Amino acid sequence: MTLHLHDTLQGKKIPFAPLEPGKVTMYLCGPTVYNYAHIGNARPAVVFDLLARLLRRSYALTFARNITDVDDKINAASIETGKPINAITERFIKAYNDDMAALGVLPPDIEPRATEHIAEMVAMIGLLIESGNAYEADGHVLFDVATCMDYGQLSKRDLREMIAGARVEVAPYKRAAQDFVLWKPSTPELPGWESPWGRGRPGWHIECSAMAEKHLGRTIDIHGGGQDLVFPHHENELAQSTCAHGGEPFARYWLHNGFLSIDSTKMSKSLGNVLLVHNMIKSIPGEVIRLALLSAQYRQPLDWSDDTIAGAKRMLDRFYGALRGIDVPAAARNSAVPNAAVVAALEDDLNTPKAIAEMFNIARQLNKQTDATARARLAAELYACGDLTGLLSSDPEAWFGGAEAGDLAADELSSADIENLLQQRRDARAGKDFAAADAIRERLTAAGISIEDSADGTRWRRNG
RNA sequence: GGCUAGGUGGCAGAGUGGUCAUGCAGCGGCCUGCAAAGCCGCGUACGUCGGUUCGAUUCCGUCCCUAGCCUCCA
Repeated sequence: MTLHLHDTLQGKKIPFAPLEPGKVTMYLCGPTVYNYAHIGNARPAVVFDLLARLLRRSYALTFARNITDVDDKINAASIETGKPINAITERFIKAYNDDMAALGVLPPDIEPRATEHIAEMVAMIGLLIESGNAYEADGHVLFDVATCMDYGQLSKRDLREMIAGARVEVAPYKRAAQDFVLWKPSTPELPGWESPWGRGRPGWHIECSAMAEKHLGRTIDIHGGGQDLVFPHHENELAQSTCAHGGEPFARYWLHNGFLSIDSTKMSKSLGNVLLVHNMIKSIPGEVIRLALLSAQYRQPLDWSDDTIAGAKRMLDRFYGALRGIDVPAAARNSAVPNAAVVAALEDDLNTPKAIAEMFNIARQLNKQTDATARARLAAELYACGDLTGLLSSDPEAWFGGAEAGDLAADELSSADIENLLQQRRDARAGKDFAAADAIRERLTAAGISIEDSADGTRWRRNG
């Protein structure tokens, strides 16, 4: 099975082959840094991190994920809070990277910032004016959509219908309603850069086009983002880059992840249901969030609820339960390769539910297997699948041990307390005093500790 | 209204023209002092109405419903 990906432009799943053999370039639209990332922002980060991990198995990947650090939302946040713009952007860039790291997202190869690519944007805008695809008007530079014959191809939109259906008041300097801004003037208090069209700042779409070209070349292999970016952001990027490059293809595969809803409703500030990763990771293990995000195929809509989190937690309990108590030699772990069925599932347009199901098949074999060597081999294989998917990076004992001394709540038992009680229970059982043994177990249960007796002794886990 | 995705068992969620998804929950059994964990087994699931077919949840069409986009948005 070779890698197949669903391309938004063609509207179907197609075999993947890079432009240059052995090398892949991928660009993902990253965050606009004016606030903490919410769970919906995390989905593309996790999905494309998974794709990056998969691609690196077979290719030399160059993965760029940009940071939009010049934007009117950032300007608004600066005015609202009275803090300088770079204080806001620096703070949320760090928060974004910390939050994504907690979800097992590896850093991209390149993390270009818009403010460091103004010259490239100005140059590209200049080319578009020269080629007749853009015009200057009233301090603005606008992309002339009518000059782009294929406009609408990505979002499957008919230009005539867009014109007819224009619902927004058209700015007077625009030739046509659908024309979009490449450059706009800045008042003295707003961030701005000198340009042939006066002091101003770039439009959102041109940022990605310029950064993608600078770091990945005129034609990139994979361009990703959330489904809502298809129009207008990616449609506009496609138009700009293609026109600026004399018709050379911009992105060879367009990938878009589906939307995430919260309790079946759209996440929005007005509803007060925006879940920030920054807050979630205080009480939910990052792996749980990551697995929950991967529990549906990336193009499908995903409804997020407490059940989603609880379900992912139970799944990880099962994996770690199977791996618990198995000594996997470092050499075996390092040389293990992921299960072929898991890889095949991921290569089928990142079919993560199927891949996870295959990992459960390994876990079941592991639970059934009694031979220590075979168990170590299966465990190593499962860990390798975890490395590929960005899961199972914890030590199983630590996973079930949960919070330790430092962050124990007042009513929680420490590991030493638990071991002490278990020793008492062991003595009671040895003396056939099952009433006393059960009383200890009930006490532990009340404290959120469940215990498992086995031939090798008693192990315990923290619930919830 | 237009465009694009979907509608699968109690829940989540893959997949397929005619034997199995998987996980959680449930039921029965094994194991256990009893549990837990684990293992084995069980549930006539594929929105509607038609069509193609020996046979459709899977292909085609109708209709109904849902979501996203069409305006900042992952």
